[in-house]
Amino acid sequence: MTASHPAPAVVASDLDEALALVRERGLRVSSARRLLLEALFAADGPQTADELAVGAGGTAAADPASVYRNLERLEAIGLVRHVHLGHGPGLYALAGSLADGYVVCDGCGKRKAATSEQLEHVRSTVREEFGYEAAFSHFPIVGLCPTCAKSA
Amino acid sequence: MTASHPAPAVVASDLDEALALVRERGLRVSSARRLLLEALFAADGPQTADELAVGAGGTAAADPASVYRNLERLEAIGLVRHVHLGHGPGLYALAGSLADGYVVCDGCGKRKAATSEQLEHVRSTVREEFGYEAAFSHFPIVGLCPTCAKSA
DNA sequence: TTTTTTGCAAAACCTTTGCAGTTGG
DNA sequence: CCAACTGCAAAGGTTTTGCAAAAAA
Repeated sequence: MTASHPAPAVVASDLDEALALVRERGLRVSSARRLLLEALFAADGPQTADELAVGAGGTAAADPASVYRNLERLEAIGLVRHVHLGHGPGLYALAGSLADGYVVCDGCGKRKAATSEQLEHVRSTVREEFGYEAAFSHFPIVGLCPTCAKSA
Repeated sequence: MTASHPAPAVVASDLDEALALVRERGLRVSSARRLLLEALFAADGPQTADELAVGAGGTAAADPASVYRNLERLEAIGLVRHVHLGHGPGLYALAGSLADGYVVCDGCGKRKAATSEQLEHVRSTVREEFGYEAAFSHFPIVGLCPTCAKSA
């Protein structure tokens, strides 16, 4: 899994829309899948597979294996994306709710979602310097926040 | 291990200098440590712990546990750094030999070391937009290379 | 001798895979 | 009914930890 850029993002504004999309792509609406999507809609920010397995209510919603398989399938149809904001497990979210990019402080761990406008400037600089179309949605911009930069 | 920005980089231009530094910091020069440093000096680009455990010659140089412990200690004194250039194991290198940053194509996986001058511009844009002192030495800049961008 | 470091073994952690049974359409 | 999907169990790959033996200073 060295290189696999994401499927085009698909935005579903509510559960029903998401389920319709699932069906439209030939996938079935199983209870595990529905619970996973509910957890994703309920989530505030990207979650680990483990957190999503527990679900919105406190009780285990599905087996981890199914959660991973479903996240993979939903990611393949563009409904879900995952990010790596540091060491530790990947974080999953609905593609439509995921920020365009993240900035993480290497000192205190604080993370912030970036706006598209902010990223636009960075992307354009990267384009000039490297000719690459940069995306900070999968790996964040890592650096020191103003506070931590002062201490260093 | 959510946030731990690297120790100030220390540059050792050869093995003896590195060993002197190890002693200076109160660490001992054990055979496992020496072999690890030899492997690091012999390496062309960042290596996995596994590759370093095998060492420059083909025969196992040290136990994986010792390799990880030593990488951690050498990283703590600034001699070694590690990067994550995608999914998969971390990659380790002498701090002095590690590029200031990397650019990785999300389409074809191609990776390139960036020059400090190139990064300077990106960093400065990040500074303006976010106030952060960005470092692309731990996580790369991910994007699509010109070729892959055309296909997309 | 004293403290660090090692190798081995075991476990932790995140994720994937195989399989037989269940379920959605 | 049939393909898709599930849970369980087991394994995979990377990294960490405990501990008694070995080695550096």
